[in-house]
Amino acid sequence: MKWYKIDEVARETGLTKRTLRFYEEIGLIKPPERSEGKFRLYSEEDINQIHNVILAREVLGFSLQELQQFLALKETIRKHTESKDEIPPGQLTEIARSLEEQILMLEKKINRMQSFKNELNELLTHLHETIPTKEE
Amino acid sequence: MKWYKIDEVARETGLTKRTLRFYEEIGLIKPPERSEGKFRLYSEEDINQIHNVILAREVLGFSLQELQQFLALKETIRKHTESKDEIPPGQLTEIARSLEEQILMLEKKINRMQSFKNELNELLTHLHETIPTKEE
DNA sequence: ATAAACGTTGACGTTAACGTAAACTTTATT
DNA sequence: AATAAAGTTTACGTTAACGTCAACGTTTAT
Repeated sequence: MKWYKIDEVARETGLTKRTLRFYEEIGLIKPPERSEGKFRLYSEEDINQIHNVILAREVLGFSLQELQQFLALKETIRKHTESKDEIPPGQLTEIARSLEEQILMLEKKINRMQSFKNELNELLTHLHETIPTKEE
Repeated sequence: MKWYKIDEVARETGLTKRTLRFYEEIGLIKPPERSEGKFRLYSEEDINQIHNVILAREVLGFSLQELQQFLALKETIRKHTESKDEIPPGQLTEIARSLEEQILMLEKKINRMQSFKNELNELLTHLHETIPTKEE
């Protein structure tokens, strides 16, 4: 198994070393292994998880706190569907409801962005009409 | 013409009075009229502009600085298309390019959100399959 | 084995985007 | 006319999300 030190991970993910430590500190990413001394050693899976966090952060536009909640939700579901974890059906429906809520939120955002984009496109069209063409 | 004081505008827009003054201070919204004393008096158009700012902020997820740039761009275009302002064609194409860039950015974001949403939907489907139905 | 390079943990600094409180003025109400 | 209610500016406070620096320990390279 190959291990990566923090600087490699930083360059790979585009985060800074500080941010990696910070995200670990607030529980956004799980603490990686350590060398005999104290060096952080990240596995490929760790790095994948970090990429997921980054993706979710960029896409959702949440605060890190909200992001934590969301990732915790996903983790719960992942563990459950891998049957590593049994969840009482009452909580399960609650979790499903939570997830549906997030999806609806996303859909709303997407729709708003789409209509905003459409407006901008109209603006652009009008603008192009006012630009004189090269042919005379 | 009807004028609105800051508190009404705050309740109407959902911003706080502080935020209204702050946005004015940093030039995100234009300074409204004033009463003979010093009270801010907003017109309906002012309020509309504020709503636009809020929409752009929510949809674009920009910092207020970036938002300023963007709104300035839109203003330039608006003034131009209303022919209140003549712009040399060189700058015009530059402006158009800027706008196209923003649109592409939006499109990218939308696509990412869409595929993220799709993932969540799959997750939800799998989750529902593990929930026992009411019939036995 | 010793220096250079890299890592670690504090801890204080910074920036954006407001919140909050004070001291004062203007408008509305009785 | 006087008091309350709402507004004004000024200025300091706060929170999130890191940046930066110091003092020190660990690996790697020579």
